This record gives sequence, structure tokens and C-alpha cells, in this order.
Amino acid sequence: MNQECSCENCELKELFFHNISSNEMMSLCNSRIERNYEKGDYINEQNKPIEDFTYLKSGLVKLFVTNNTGKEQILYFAKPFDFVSLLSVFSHSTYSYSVMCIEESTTCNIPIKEVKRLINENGKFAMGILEKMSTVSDNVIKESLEIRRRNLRGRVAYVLLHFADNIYKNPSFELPINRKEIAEYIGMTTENVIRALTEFRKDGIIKIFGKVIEIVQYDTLKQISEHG
Amino acid sequence: MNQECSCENCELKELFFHNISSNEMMSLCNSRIERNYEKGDYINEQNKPIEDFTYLKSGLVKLFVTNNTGKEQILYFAKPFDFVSLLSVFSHSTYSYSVMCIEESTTCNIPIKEVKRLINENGKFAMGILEKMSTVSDNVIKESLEIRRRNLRGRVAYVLLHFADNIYKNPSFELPINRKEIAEYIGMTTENVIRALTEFRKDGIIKIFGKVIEIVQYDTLKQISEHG
DNA sequence: CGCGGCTTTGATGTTCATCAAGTAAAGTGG
DNA sequence: CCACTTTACTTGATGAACATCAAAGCCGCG
Repeated sequence: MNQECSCENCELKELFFHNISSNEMMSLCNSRIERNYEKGDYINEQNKPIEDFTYLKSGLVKLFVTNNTGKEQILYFAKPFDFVSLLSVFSHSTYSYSVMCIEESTTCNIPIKEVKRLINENGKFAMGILEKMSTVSDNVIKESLEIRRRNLRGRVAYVLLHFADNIYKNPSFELPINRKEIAEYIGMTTENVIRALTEFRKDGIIKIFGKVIEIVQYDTLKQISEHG
Repeated sequence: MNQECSCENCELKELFFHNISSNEMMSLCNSRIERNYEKGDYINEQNKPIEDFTYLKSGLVKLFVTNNTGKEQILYFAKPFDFVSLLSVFSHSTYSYSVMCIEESTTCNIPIKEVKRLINENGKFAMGILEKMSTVSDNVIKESLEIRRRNLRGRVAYVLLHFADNIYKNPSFELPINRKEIAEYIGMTTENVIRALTEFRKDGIIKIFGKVIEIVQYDTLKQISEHG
């Protein structure tokens, strides 16, 4: 009778262990593993079998696909509380995309079988997963549509605001990715991403110190993002 | 004791009423409504409250968003057996997308409350919904990435092949949408969609009779789609 | 027949990708 | 710690791809 399940104190408990009995919880807690990753480490790899249900406890990761021309397309940046393996876990036996750390990260992993068993046995738990999954896929789709309807400047502005508003909640932040990855996210070339950034800098809208970005004229940037 | 639930004979029974008891089934069957739509009718409208869980029995629909510049972006074409309201039902109280018929269609609607109740009570049923939802969102995301990495010609070729292979399963078919809608789907202008089609026609790759398209050189079109 | 919407074509200009070259920064081995 | 290599970043020049604008043809419908 292990009374000391550390999940009891996990800040994600409410999110994930919602609506399950203490027995069920104990069982999950015993089969779960925490993993630490450095920047650049793969958490999941495209086409590899899905074994764990993974969520991010801390850090930041990018979800991307490598298409058959060898190029990478980034589809999402996941932050803590996001379920990293949520998109294809229930429809495929292998990952449809790769997940890589862009900041030091910690994940909590539960064997996918355990989670599936629990879903089958507990509808309330299933409902929670459904809600979370719906949220994540909705976000991914919406973001891709938002990016798609903008031009180069609008897209770059959108990304900067995304990091400032949603990820770091601070107008000045250190970009966890390089220029090439910004390009892979917004579907433009590295050179043109740089050109847009330089323009913003010359116009006094942002300041650039290597990877550190400071948004000086927030409203102007917002306007450019809304297409100006 | 109504022994005559018509769902018993519904071809979608296996898909949706999987793993539920005959009592549960009877209850769903009694609260469900079938609706018929003409081409151009709205099935769901963006920002309107979600009341029903909807799936498509027959026909063809487009899912799209109207962004704040008033332009429409098509994100998916749903065909029978697809759950039309599957993307945001569990995370939002209003639709994130509009759904409009592009062919005469029939839907089966079940009050969302009923479905949620059933999910909460029956994990196996929930698992089925999860799988379906995962499949749909995976498809939407994958398709958008596939389109994004192609140029004009590649995108138009991709759409034609999509209709031929996935929707109509026939190299010649009648396009259910106009040129503008193709453009809204692939993120290009109407004029350029037409130019690409005309090129394909002049090169003898396809034949065009108004909305009827006949793919003559399938392999060539495939090559163009894979970027050539 | 005439009107409005859809389609098509052409001309023009803008936006963006590509190619090339150079600078800065960061890692590597002696 | 310094030369060396590699990787990231930056700028410029050029051409291709695409959007925009304008106009005309087509087709269905009242």
C-alpha cells in the first residue's frame, strides 16, 4: 500500500488524473516514468512505434514532420501542460511527426496500454482526454490557418507575438529556435525571415541581440501581424 | 419496448454504435434526428452554439473558416462516415468552423448532451470516439502540411488527385466546387488556379468540360503533385 | 434578351525563392 | 588558449512565381 505516490503532488494531477479512483491512480503512478531531455534531444521520432502517452511537465518542444524531400515542417510548439503525443496516439501505431526539445524539458510517460485500458474502463477519464485532445488539435489547425493567410512580414510578426504572448508572456524573450526554424514554421525561407526581422529592427519596432528579441512597438507589430 | 430502432439497419451502426448496449442504443436512437440539405446549405455555422453531434450519412461538405478580413479558408472536405462536428465539439461551446454542403447531403444528429453522457458512462464507446477524432484531426493537419510544401502546379495537381483518389475513386469526376473554392482550399488566387488547370489541359494531362474533369495522364499528374 | 455570376486570358508589378558571398558566432582539437 | 572548422546569420543581386488589375467570353436564369 504505497501511500506516497508522487503524483499526488504533481501540478498536472488535476489535468490528467481527473476523475479517477485512488486505486486507478496508484496503478498509473507505478507505471509512469519521468524523463529529462536536453535541447536538441528527440522525444518522439516520426514513424517510430508509439509506446508511451507523453506529456510535458516543463520545457518547450517543437512538433515537426520531415517530408519526403527531406525538409522539415514545424507544425506546433508545445509548452507545459500540453500533451505531446496527443495527435496520433489513438489512430496510429506509429508517430506521424517528430517531437524535439528546444529547451531543457521533462516529460511524464505512461505506457499507452495503461491509458487505453483506463479509458475503456472509465468514461469520465476518457472525457477529459477527449477535451484536451480537441483543444490541442483545434489550436494546431487554427494556427496553421492564421499563418497561411498572412504575407512574409505578417507571418514573422505573428510568430514574434506568439512567443511573446503565448509562450513567454513577456515582450522581451530569448528565441529558443534559430532563423531556419522560424522559416520552417511559417513556410518561408531563412533569408526572408531575416530580412523581415532586419526591417522591423531598422523601423524601431523590435530590438535584436542575437537570439534575444525585444518588442518595442507592440501595437505596430500587432498591426503588421493583422496585415499592414 | 421499441424493437424497431432504424439504427439497427444503419450502415454507420458499426462505426458509431460500437460497444454500446441495446438500451443505450435505443436511447440514442430515439433522440437522434436526420436532416437533409441541399447544395449551399449550412450544416454548422462558425461561432454558433454547438448543439448536436453531427455525422454525414451521405453527400459531401466543406469545412471552412471566415477570417476577420472576410475571406474564406477551406480546411477540409468531409465525406460520408466522417464526423462533421468532430473537431471542436469537446473543447468549445461554439463551432470554430462552418460546414456547408457542396453536394446534396444527409446528416444524422444526436444532441451533444446525449453523446457526452454516454461517453462519461461508457469508456469503450469513448475510445471509439477518440480514435475517430484522432483520425480526422490527423488528416486535416497532414493535408494542410502536404499542400503547404507544394507550389501552384503541385497544389492544383494534389487537389485533383485528392478528388479522384479519395473522394470519387474515379479518374473522371464532376468537381463539386468552383474555381474560387479550389483557390480557398490551396491558398492561391482563382486566376492562378485556372491558369494551372489550363496548362494541364493544354499539355494533355487532363480534359476539362466545365466542372467535369478527366484525368488523362494520371502518372504525369502524380509527378507534378510530388513536385516536378 | 439582358443581367449577374463564373470562368478565362492578358498585362503588369510585387513578393518571394534562389544563388552567391561574406561576416559573426560557436564548437573542436592540438 | 588559439588556430581551425563548422554552423548560424546577414546582405545583395537576380529571376521566378504569384497577386492584382482589367477586360472579355460564357452560361444559366428570370
